[in-house]
Amino acid sequence: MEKSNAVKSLTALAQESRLDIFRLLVRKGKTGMAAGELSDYFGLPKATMSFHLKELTNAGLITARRKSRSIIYAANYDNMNALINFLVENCCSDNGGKC
Amino acid sequence: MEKSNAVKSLTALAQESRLDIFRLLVRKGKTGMAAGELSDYFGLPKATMSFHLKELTNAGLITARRKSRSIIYAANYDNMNALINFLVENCCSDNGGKC
DNA sequence: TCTATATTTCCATTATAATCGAAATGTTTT
DNA sequence: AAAACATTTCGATTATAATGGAAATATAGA
Repeated sequence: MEKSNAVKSLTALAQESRLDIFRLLVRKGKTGMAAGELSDYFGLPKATMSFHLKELTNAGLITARRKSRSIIYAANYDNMNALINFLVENCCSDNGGKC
Repeated sequence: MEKSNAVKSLTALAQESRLDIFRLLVRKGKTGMAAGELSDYFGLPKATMSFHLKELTNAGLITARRKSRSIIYAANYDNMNALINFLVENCCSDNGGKC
């Protein structure tokens, strides 16, 4: 993962509502949830939810797919893992690998 | 890890200089690096570096210890791992554990 | 095609964060 | 106790992000 992408992802997660949304989608698996469902679930206005979903999508942390009238959002596990690997990369390598 | 702590940690990491600093300290292991060394290494003014180190410290991502005249900063691996676990907690549990 | 439904964009308002020179604080050495 | 060194705090400036109602866009079903 590139650094600019990592900063974008971390910025997306560094906000209480978006962290809640992401963690719920992480639990939900590939089934995901519709934008309106998420809006109802968290009691957030649709415009606010849409803004947050866009931030998470632009960061690559979640994906969007249309299903009939709804748009279903789901966690992007590959990018989530890439972000985590970026954070711990070369852990303690300058200390002889001893952590 | 509590959610408010997670948001604080992610906010701390969601900034290019601080992400660089943290990742360097992750590589350095418990030996760590002095504030002034970090300031020289990244070419940042001492006041700016101090501000960023405080943010990372308040978030619990790094620790500070005095060694003679210098203050040595080092990654807090326990809290780093706690943050990662918080992000992936109950992954896919609402989808029968299938990711 | 017309209506209902789902989501997004627009935009104005409000709130929060980053930057860094200069001054202040704390520590060691002579 | 004074000088030298290391880091932090102060404070003014500049930049970026969150919020949500109303209007716009897009799809589905009668």
